Amino acid sequence: MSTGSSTGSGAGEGALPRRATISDVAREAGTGKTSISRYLNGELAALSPDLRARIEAAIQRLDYRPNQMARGLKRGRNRLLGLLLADLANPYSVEVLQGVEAACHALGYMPLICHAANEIDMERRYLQLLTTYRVEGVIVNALGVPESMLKPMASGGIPAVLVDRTVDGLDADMVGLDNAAAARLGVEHLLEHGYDDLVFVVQPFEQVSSRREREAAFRAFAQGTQGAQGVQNVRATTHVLDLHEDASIDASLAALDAHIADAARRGARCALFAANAPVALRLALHLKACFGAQWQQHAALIAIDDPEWAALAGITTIRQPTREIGYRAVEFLHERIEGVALATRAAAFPGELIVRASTLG
Amino acid sequence: MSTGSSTGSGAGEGALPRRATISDVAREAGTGKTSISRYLNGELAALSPDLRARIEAAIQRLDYRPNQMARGLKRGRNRLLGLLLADLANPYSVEVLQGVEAACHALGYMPLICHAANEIDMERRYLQLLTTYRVEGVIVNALGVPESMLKPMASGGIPAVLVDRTVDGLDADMVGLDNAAAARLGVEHLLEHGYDDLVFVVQPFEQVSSRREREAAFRAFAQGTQGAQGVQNVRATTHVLDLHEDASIDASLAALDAHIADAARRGARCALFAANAPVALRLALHLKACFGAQWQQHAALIAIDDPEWAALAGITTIRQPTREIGYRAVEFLHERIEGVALATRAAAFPGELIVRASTLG
DNA sequence: CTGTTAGCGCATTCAA
DNA sequence: TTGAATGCGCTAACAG
Repeated sequence: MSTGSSTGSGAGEGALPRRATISDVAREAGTGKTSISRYLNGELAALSPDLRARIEAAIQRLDYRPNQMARGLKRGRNRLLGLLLADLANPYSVEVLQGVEAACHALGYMPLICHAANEIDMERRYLQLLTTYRVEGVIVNALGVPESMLKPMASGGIPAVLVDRTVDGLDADMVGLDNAAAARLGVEHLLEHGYDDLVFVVQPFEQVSSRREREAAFRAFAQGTQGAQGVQNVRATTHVLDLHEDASIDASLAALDAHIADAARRGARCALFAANAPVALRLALHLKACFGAQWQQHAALIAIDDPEWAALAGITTIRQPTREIGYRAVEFLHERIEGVALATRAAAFPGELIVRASTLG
Repeated sequence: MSTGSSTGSGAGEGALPRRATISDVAREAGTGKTSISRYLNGELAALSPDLRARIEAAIQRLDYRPNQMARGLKRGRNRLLGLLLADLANPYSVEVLQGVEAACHALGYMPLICHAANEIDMERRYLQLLTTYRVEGVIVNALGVPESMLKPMASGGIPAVLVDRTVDGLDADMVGLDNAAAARLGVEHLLEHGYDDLVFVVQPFEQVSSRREREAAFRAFAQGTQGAQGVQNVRATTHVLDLHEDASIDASLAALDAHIADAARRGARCALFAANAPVALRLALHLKACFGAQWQQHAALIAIDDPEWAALAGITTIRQPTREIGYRAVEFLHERIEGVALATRAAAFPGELIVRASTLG
């Protein structure tokens, strides 16, 4: 809009494109760099009131900001934490991120957020980059193979904590959902409501520990409860849906349709159990395409994760305490950075069942 | 799970917690630091094949990674770009972020992502922090007042580009949606489909340029089209909904309900026009609470932004080319960093109308 | 082609 | 209480 000229407020020096350094401040205050440094680091006890005032004034006048890079270089710690996220489009990641930010905030770290966008190359590249920026620790929600992270991090002595999923060869601190309990929560809810044909829908899960655990727990509980709950002959099957593979996705959905149709024919009550939000969304979209706006009447749906739109679509979910997960991850990391060398720990948070219309058919 | 001991692969030195430096590499390769530096910076022409090989070997052996901090300190540029996002829970932000990442990737920058989480203090703090880390430029999707950013950035000579919203006193490059055209697209669609009572629902918009522009355009087009399109007597009103103010939100929604009820009584066809996705979600949730699953039959809804769940809920939207917006922002910034000192520019991208059930009632 | 020298901005000995 | 000197890891003049 405006193309006018406007220069800063306060002490306008024009716009010299060079920030003041500690030396500038020292000169301006008529003292040595050491005192400035002391002031910056809060060693106020060792400064005469007069000098201190002069320093404050000088800093103000020059709008001085200490260079974190130089600082980090000298002290060997730069207060940077790497946060590697597999997929920011997944609300889960964003929520974990919020917890991480809160904790970083409280503990004096700056999170360096890296988004792998489901690309394994990205993941590897970012891990290298983080090494290069000498982050003091990394929080990893990985997609990839072990070697991709073992090498750069462990070999550099950079502590890591895993979120939601473990990495094969590596034993590091780990924090996430109590998958077994969550799966059980879902299964029990479905059984209580009379569903007897349960289909667990999950992305390819061999590589991702949380998916593996959820699937295993789903099967264990669905089959182990045979005859209990007053429900006889419960069917429990697992369906793989690869969201990033356009080729296979249609076939997989078609198979699912067949399953649903068959259940209807048999008079069975079929319920879909989505392993996470992205799967749930894909399923809901598909069901809507098949059955129209009233799809809820044709197939029940429950999901782990509780994205905002779940309430709108009326989908029963198992919510994860995502903020806490992120927060705890930073706490773990912080302890390791501070040198506490305990055995590797794991924190598994419980999920919370939120009942909505999609399982009350 | 496992608490076993596992040490790295390759050349296992145990786990000395100190990374190799350029000096280490020089010693290992039996040469001076300069040659290493040259190798790192791709000045391969100035290295004998022999030396070059020795360097490569040494780097390999030590698993050496140049320290970006030290590098940046020396050269005065660290390849860091600040990205300040008002709200990552808004899918818009995530999508812009993806564009930013892609561009950073291509241009050799590392984005330093900061999330203000709708808190104005956060915004200010992060802006200071970015200054402190000496980022070479910032991309800002701001919520705050002008002074909060004018001071740290402009005074530090750090170029900035604004996304989606301008900042009052500041004239910087700017990229976002063509708000006027987008609003027009929506209004025309509604009029074509016979809606004659249009309500624009928007968060408090005095402070945010994009909201202001959308609202203004909405009014201009809705009223300017009087009598055209075969529609007579179109009503166009604006409704403010403060999503972050629990106190006022209920009252605002109640007023909206009254408006809708009144329209029904008059036999008018009422349509809600949400200024962005968060507003749309809130509206949809409310309508669902009021009218049940069949809310679509009671009130039409259209929104700017096209989040994933819009398809599921069947909501007509105007999609922004978010990736492009993010990408272009980085390009603008890059040019400024490279010293091109043109007049400030603005890029306004067109939106795309996506018709769904919510406006076909 | 290669190595030596001198800082980048800062924190930290060590003296004064 | 204060300041001068040293070096973090790296790049950029300069010489050889």
